[in-house]
Amino acid sequence: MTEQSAPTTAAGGQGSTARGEQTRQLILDTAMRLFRERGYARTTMRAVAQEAGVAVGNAYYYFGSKEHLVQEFYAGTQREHREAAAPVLARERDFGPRLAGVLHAGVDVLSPYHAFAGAFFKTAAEPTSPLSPFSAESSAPRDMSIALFREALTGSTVKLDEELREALPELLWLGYMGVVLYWVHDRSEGQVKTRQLIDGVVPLVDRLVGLSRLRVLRPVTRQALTLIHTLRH
Amino acid sequence: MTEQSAPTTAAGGQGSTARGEQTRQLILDTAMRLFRERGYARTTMRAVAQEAGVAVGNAYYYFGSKEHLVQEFYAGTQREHREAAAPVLARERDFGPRLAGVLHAGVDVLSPYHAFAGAFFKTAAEPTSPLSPFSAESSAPRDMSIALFREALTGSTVKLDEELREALPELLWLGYMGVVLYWVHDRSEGQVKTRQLIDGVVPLVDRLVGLSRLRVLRPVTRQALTLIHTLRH
DNA sequence: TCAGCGATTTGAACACGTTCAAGAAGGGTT
DNA sequence: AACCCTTCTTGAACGTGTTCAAATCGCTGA
Repeated sequence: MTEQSAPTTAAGGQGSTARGEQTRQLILDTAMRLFRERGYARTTMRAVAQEAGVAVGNAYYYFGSKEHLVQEFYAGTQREHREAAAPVLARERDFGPRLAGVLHAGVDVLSPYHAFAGAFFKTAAEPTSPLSPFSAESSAPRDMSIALFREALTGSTVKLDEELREALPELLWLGYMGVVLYWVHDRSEGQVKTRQLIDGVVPLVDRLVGLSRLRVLRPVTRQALTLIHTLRH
Repeated sequence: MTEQSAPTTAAGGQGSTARGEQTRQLILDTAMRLFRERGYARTTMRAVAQEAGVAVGNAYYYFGSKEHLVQEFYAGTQREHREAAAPVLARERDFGPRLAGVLHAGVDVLSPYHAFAGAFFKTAAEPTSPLSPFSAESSAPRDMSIALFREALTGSTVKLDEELREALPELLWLGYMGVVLYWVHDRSEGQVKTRQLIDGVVPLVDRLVGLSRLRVLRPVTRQALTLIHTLRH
């Protein structure tokens, strides 16, 4: 019994013991499979429980809500994204290809879930939800993702303003969120459009980053960086 | 809600007769009041019906779902936005102030609903939903909104490339969506941050639009416009 | 006046997410 | 073994959005 504490949010067991961990994985795998097969809305918690061979309440012992299952998915793709991007980051040295590689890797990883990704993004947009990629609770996976873009930048040969170098990773991540938003709405065959978006936008960004050191653009760059700094605090 | 939901019939009566129209308005007003007072999630359809003095099913006769009530709100703010922006557009001639005026007007109109705006944006992000601002069903209000930004541009004295002039309104609208997204997540007192964002970003945009005709930037501009054109079809 | 007919209204019923009090299972301590 | 305490599991019950067959309303033409 959880007579005390048990704050509304805190999902039950952390899964430290082997017993619990196993059940947790079973439920999660079942849910993911059903999400892929039937989509998010048509997958009921009762169905997940039944297919996993447990009681409904048991699913809620491990996952605070149906949406928490989605967050788990979010965290999972995070890891996969990192792995999928590794080869390109090891091979390429130019900023453009590195950035394109990371972006394409992100879409690659998400691909199998395009059908129900809408539900994913739905929770993502909710500001009060801890599942939002902007929320404090999501800072861990978000920081991991931002680190990926930082690596794409710092591992490259590109030259740029020190202050811009510092702010850029987060901006790139934000752009990535934009790409994902486009991808979610992308109805084209195999989401080719999103690929075109990436291939078209990367050279632009690359070019602009290079140009940012030009005398004409220097003030604009500074102004933008100041704004970002203002908004951050 | 994502994949299916079998729209059986579109939302019921169009409200052509006086009898129906009256009930429809009553339900809508009641819902809006409760949304403001209690927020979206805590406003049940039963409560709306009860406060309006009708049966639950009656509300569903006029509005296909709870979310359709939100769309009604969306359409309403559209009109208000237009009105709120009118004075500035009549007064100012410079592009910067005109754009700032439109953006501030948008936030002004939305202000009273900040508390439950999250729910609004939640449906907005759902790609399969007809309520999404990107969906075909929402094209009417979207086009109205884009027209507002077009007016901010064409009514100004700014000089720019013809092709850019054509594409810019939609881009500005997209930027406005970004501002709204920021606003939704804005936890600062009275959403001051959003105001700072607008006041900071407008001069930047203004500056960049002016710069876009420079020889160094011409190729970048062209490249960007080509990309947009590619993605549109 | 009144039968007919579409528009409107009703509220019980359904499906789903979620909660919770009651237990069962383990594992350690004596 | 007996006991206790934490972890885990159960399923009935609750509140909510939504549906639908039936009832009612209000007008039109005979």
